[in-house]
Amino acid sequence: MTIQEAARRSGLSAHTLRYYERIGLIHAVDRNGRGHRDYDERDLEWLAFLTRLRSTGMSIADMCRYAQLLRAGAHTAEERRRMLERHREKVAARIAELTQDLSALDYKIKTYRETT
Amino acid sequence: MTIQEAARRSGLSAHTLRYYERIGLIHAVDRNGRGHRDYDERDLEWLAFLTRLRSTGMSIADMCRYAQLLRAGAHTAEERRRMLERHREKVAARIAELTQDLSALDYKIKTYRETT
DNA sequence: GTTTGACTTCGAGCACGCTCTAAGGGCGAC
DNA sequence: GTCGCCCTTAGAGCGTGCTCGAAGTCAAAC
Repeated sequence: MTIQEAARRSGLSAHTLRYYERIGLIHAVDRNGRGHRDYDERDLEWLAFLTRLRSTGMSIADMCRYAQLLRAGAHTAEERRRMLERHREKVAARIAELTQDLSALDYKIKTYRETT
Repeated sequence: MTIQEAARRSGLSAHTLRYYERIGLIHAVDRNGRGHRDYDERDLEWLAFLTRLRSTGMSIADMCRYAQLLRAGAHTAEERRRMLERHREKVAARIAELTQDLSALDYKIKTYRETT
């Protein structure tokens, strides 16, 4: 599929897709006869995974590291798993922090409701 | 108290405290005889509140807007409350999103555990 | 055959939120 | 008095993650 189609389906812009490829976050996507990028379903799955890592706050640098390990082969599976586990803990901690902040916010809003 | 002490107690750097003052996020802090900033407890409370807004992802621009409203007086209380309520919804949505991402991550980690 | 439009690469530019530097002032310790 | 240190202001610089622009290619539409 074309870069526009991949952009539409991944929710990323075509600019961003090219950028991700440039920095090695996605492998060199197949090119068709014209030299245009030709994405397939597996590319989209990988993009969806990346998007989830991004949305949970993983840095581009760490995602690149993960992508490198993946390309390096099966012997890096354990290190990848450890990366994900460490990241998982960060996400859990972030949720806990936000949950605390949310109740502080609720408290503050309540005082506004009472005084106005 | 000195800027260093305020930095230590707020968890922000002295650079950041000056920056916040410059952009109007905190009012012009009192100066002592030497022209040095002299923070008081209310300044610290305000910084703690700002820090909480920041940590929940409110932009500096929105925090400035809130600070402006606060300085404008009691008649802006309702608008401030509405700002906080809108922000509250964003935070709640973010927690929901992260919670979903967390289980996706857990699922991925589980597949790693099973295949290695 | 030329216009349109989507694609290519590569590098510059931008928004955000700091973070640091330069240049200078003032005070205490020696 | 001079060294050291912390403060001041104003403005430049930086890291991150895009986002955009320039210059050029190619194929289909008219």
